[in-house]
Amino acid sequence: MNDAEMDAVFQALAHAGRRRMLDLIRGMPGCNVNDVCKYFDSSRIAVMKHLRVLEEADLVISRKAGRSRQLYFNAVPIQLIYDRWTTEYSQFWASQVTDLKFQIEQPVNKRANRE
Amino acid sequence: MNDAEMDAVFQALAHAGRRRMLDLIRGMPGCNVNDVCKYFDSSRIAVMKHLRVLEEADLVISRKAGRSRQLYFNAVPIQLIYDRWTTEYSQFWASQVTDLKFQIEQPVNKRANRE
DNA sequence: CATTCATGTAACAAACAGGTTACCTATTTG
DNA sequence: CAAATAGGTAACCTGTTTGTTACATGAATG
Repeated sequence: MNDAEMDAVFQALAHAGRRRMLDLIRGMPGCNVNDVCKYFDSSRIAVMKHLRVLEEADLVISRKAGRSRQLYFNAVPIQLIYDRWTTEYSQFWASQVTDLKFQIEQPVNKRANRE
Repeated sequence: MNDAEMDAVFQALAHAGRRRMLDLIRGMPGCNVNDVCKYFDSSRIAVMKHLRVLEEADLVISRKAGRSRQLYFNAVPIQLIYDRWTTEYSQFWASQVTDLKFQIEQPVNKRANRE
């Protein structure tokens, strides 16, 4: 997964409404745009734009079925990010490292810094 | 972690340059702004703005040391997201579910859909 | 103490995000 | 077929992002 694709996935996830849409679509695979719209106050067009963002990030896959569009959640991009980050940043996910104390409690104190 | 905080973390990660800055800071904890700038073509101000985004997402912590600012990577937000998503979306991370075949190869076929 | 160094602020510009309304297209279905 | 239904496009508006240059501040240092 290259930078642009990763950008797209994180960007897509950087919106609570879109994350909720992912929830919904995962929970009712094959649902259509209007089904999703029922759960949101904003206009259908706004929802469609969000769905497009999710689809361009490959987090949602859709297939036309008559006049309707069936929506499916796709976990692959999230898995790819997980795989990459667990190898490249393996400490990120190791719980002892995430304890803030291990991160910052002993500052580097490069030169002077007397207080 | 609430929606807004999660938004901030994903938004911060949705930029290849910022992800690279995280790499750098994780690799040289306690480095300062100029150290980071050396690795980027854009202006120092641009880098500073990115660092601010990372800091507001709590992915970077900084402490003033004289005229310099020491930067530290903080994995806590990523861990929190991981924890939440592994419980809330546990299938996301289970490898067999991420195989696209399991997701979409047998469409729902709600009503007619003859081809 | 004057200068350099590291950082920070202000003001601006271009591009993008996220939303709207109005209108159009295609498919069911009575 | 007429009308309702599901979806899609176009144009527009507003606020945010992402970058710039110019200037200011505060700490080290010769």
